[in-house]
Amino acid sequence: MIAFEHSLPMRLYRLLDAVMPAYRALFAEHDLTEPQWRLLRVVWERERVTAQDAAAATLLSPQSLVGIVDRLSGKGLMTRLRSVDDRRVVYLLPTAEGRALGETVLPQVLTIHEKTRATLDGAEWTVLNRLFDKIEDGLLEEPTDARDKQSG
Amino acid sequence: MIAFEHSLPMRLYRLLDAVMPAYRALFAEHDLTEPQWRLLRVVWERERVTAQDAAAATLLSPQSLVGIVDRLSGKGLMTRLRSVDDRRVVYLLPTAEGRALGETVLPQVLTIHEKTRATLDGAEWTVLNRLFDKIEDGLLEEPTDARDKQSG
DNA sequence: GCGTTTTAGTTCATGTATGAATTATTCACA
DNA sequence: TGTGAATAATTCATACATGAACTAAAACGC
Repeated sequence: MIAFEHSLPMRLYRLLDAVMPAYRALFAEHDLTEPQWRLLRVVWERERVTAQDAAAATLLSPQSLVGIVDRLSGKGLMTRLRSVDDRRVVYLLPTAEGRALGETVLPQVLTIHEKTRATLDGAEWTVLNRLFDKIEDGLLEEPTDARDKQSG
Repeated sequence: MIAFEHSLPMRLYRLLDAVMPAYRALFAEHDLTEPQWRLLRVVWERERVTAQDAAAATLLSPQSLVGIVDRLSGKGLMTRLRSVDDRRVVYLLPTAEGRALGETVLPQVLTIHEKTRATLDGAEWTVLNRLFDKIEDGLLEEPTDARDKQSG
């Protein structure tokens, strides 16, 4: 039997607790939360994404995205633009201020990435990523109800 | 530069998104959330824990614990007991109903653990855990003052 | 002994997360 | 050519996460 503390979920949460505070402290300096940064980054880098694509890229649910977009646009960092081709679709666009903030924060984020990265060598990161992929693939393979995957 | 999607936080979130739904579906059948289960399990297995120890064991913050205990005790699954030795301390105790629920749910949780476990072999889990430890240790070594590289 | 500092738990304000339901479009096709 | 199914975004209700502040009790310093 797997001890509670050593189950994969608990291990992942513990690792997140070790990794995330550094990011959160940085974002707080810029009056951002971590999900807000994730969204701002995607919108800033891609210049023109639909809400749906942004949700997928950030791993944020569409419901969460609504509030996050509200707050970011409230701060003047991004705007919504309703598509004219398909009026169901909403595009998210960075403002000049949003772009400026992205440019300011990104280097600091990369610094934290680097510190994290330095905890393992390249081969170890490769192994880690491969194991992650393997777990994800393994879990996808057995949902009992037949779901056909779309090509991609 | 590390691509956004390949940063450690995003990889961890993606893995959690793959792993957790199975647990959440199970807990929902028993009218529990995942944090509620974490707490119930710890309280049930240890029989007599302080709120503080429970928070540490579940990785839940003390603030979150308050509400979770409120809701679990509202459902009759556990109770608070103020210590007489040290009246600051609160013990968390399972009710008979809480114990019964623990006994019901645990085997099903272990089934999900096993499915997850089956995605990697034993050696791979060992490697994974070692890499997790290494990242955590590496991050702990420099939190305060970057100038003093020798302490640790 | 008594003020100061710690400590355990809690409250507060704000911001997600999640599942279910809704709204407004667009699409599929009989 | 309508009409029901599908889709994109949103709303709603509830629960948790986080940082800051607060309360009560205990330990500490002198």
